[in-house]
Amino acid sequence: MARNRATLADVARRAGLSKTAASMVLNGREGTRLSTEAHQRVFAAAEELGYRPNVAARSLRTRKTATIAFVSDIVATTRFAGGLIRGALDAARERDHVLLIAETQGDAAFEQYAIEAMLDRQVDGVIYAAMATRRLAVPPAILNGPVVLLNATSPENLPCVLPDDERAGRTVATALLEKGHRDRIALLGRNRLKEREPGVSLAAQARLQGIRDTLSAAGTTLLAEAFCSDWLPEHGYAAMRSLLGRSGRPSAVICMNDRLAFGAYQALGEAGLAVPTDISVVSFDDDPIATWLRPGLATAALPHEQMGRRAVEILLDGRTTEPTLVPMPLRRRRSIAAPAS
Amino acid sequence: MARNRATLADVARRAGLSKTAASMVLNGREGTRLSTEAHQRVFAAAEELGYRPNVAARSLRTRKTATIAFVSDIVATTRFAGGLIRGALDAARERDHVLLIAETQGDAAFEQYAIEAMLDRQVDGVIYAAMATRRLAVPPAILNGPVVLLNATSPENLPCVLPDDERAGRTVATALLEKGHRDRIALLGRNRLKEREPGVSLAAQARLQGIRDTLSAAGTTLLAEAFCSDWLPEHGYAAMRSLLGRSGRPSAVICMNDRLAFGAYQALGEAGLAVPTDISVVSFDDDPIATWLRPGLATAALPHEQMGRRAVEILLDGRTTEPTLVPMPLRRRRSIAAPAS
DNA sequence: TCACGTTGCTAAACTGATTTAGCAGAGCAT
DNA sequence: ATGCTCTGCTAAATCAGTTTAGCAACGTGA
Repeated sequence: MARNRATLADVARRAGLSKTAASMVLNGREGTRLSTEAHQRVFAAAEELGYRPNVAARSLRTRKTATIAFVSDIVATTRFAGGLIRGALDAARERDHVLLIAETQGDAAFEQYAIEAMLDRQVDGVIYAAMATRRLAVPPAILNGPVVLLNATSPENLPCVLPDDERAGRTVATALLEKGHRDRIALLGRNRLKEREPGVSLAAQARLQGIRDTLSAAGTTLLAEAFCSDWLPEHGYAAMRSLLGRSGRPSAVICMNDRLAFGAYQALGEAGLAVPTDISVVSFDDDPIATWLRPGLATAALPHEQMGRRAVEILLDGRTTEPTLVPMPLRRRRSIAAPAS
Repeated sequence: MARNRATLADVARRAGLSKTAASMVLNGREGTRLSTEAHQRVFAAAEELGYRPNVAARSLRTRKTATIAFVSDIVATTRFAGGLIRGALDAARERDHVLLIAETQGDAAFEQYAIEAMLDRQVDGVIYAAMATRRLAVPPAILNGPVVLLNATSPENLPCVLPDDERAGRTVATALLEKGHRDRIALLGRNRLKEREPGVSLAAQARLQGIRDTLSAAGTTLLAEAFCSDWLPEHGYAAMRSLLGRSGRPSAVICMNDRLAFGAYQALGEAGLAVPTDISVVSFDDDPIATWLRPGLATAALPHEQMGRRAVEILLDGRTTEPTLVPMPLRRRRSIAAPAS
């Protein structure tokens, strides 16, 4: 790969100047007293030779590689991850950086290996990302340099980027209140483990909090709360069936994520109930299926691209110790309407 | 990042030997006549200092970085992409390599930039991936070194890795024939553009071919073929409705991908038809929704991880010019059954 | 006229590894 | 004693850049 590349020495020779001069000109150094003519000759030579600096050689001296490590637990390969990487990639490109990616697969040995592999390559910083928003333990090896946690927090109080789940809870509840729902709002997807263990999830607790605060500020409470052992469609399906089995059918259901909502749609369809005329549904995440469902599912979007972008910005531009909360905008789709009765 | 790292010189000093000796021992060079004792001293020193070689320095000399560029059009951020990256990452790790990733976003300027950024970092090879299986033009800059196309072919006959869509077509059709379907099999998702333009898709043509060959070998043909302007759920929904509107309802439908199948499920649900008792459905891709649908959707899986893995293997281990076709295994789920009548 | 500052540039050191060429000493045969 | 090979090791070059230190020529004021 990359044979026959012109070197700085080639450029200097062609320009009839020293390597020093060529280096300074090409790096746009201020305060060198090189003549305008020297500048022109160097630029011309570089152009003619198609000169591109060798990053390895440069970084050997400068200890900067313009490379960021993006290490994730298993985020890199899930449907939710795309946006994180895309946002990070975009922001990195704007700053002339590239991304080295690695996955730990939740395995300590892999993690150790991955991090060493990145550090060996002299990355300028590390973005440590989690698939589920949660609290985690950061491997000590990366604490020597700049780190930003993405979709995670840690006991060390490192700079981190998180979705604003609590506000999303408020947004979602408010959307229902605005349509006239009040005392017949049910919640689907309570889960003790996710709510109590920050190491498992931070979203569950925050979303619940936001929802409850908003309803209680409006002088009401949840009509019913269905528990789910996980947040997959099958659990949403079962939970929705159980909600429908109780007396007092809700006018609206808040699902803790879109996959649950998908399951809920299935149960509603089987029960012959129409969304949103019989029952409104609103949710969190903005998974691609949210647009595929009929009617489209209103949902508070996880701002993955924004988050990935912010992580790079914080890493390269500015240190912030307070957590950065990225808003989760509500995607208004046809699944919410005024209650029937 | 990576301050205070011990260098080879530190190791050599501590072992009381020269850098040359230390380098040779640590690289396990054969034929050096260094004593067993020298070996032990070097290993001990390296261990004690936590020595890790500086890849930039090494690659400056050896022109190998143990780094692979993974450049995609927009594959890195889609739901389908995860597996490609995961497989590549896995295979790379097994060979002590890491992945630099970049996205061209289908933009020639971005592509140029991304490729130069990778080449500047002296990558050992490039994997050039496409989101949709298709034929594409490879940017000349990467032709100087090893390249493998992933999910794509090119006029230059470069080594490439593709899913075996034609065989998948046969697999899918055979699955229906085996259940007893024969003269009432419909196809949903014909699309002239995808079938005719290799630059748009290679899958459509290949899948169609496999299906037709199999049915014709069984002495039958497709009962009906519904065209779709794209392969999204809404198109599947509309196409399924139009199929049901015709006289002679099919006993089974083959959908060109899972998103179409999802739309088809929606239309069937609305029409009060049950899968698979009234109508069997089978499809391609094995998108996550295939498991979420009720009943689960039988589908020929795009072997993303395998493909990513193979791409790295071919890049690093062996040159093959013939396209590598990776089988698409049928995920048997409850959406296919014997026809009702 | 000469010290001094400015201008325009360069030689050489340096980064951390690999690799080539070769040296010193021991053992052995002649 | 001399020449030879073998053993065990090292000095120095090299990769492609950046950076430090400083040189030569020229103008200027005293």
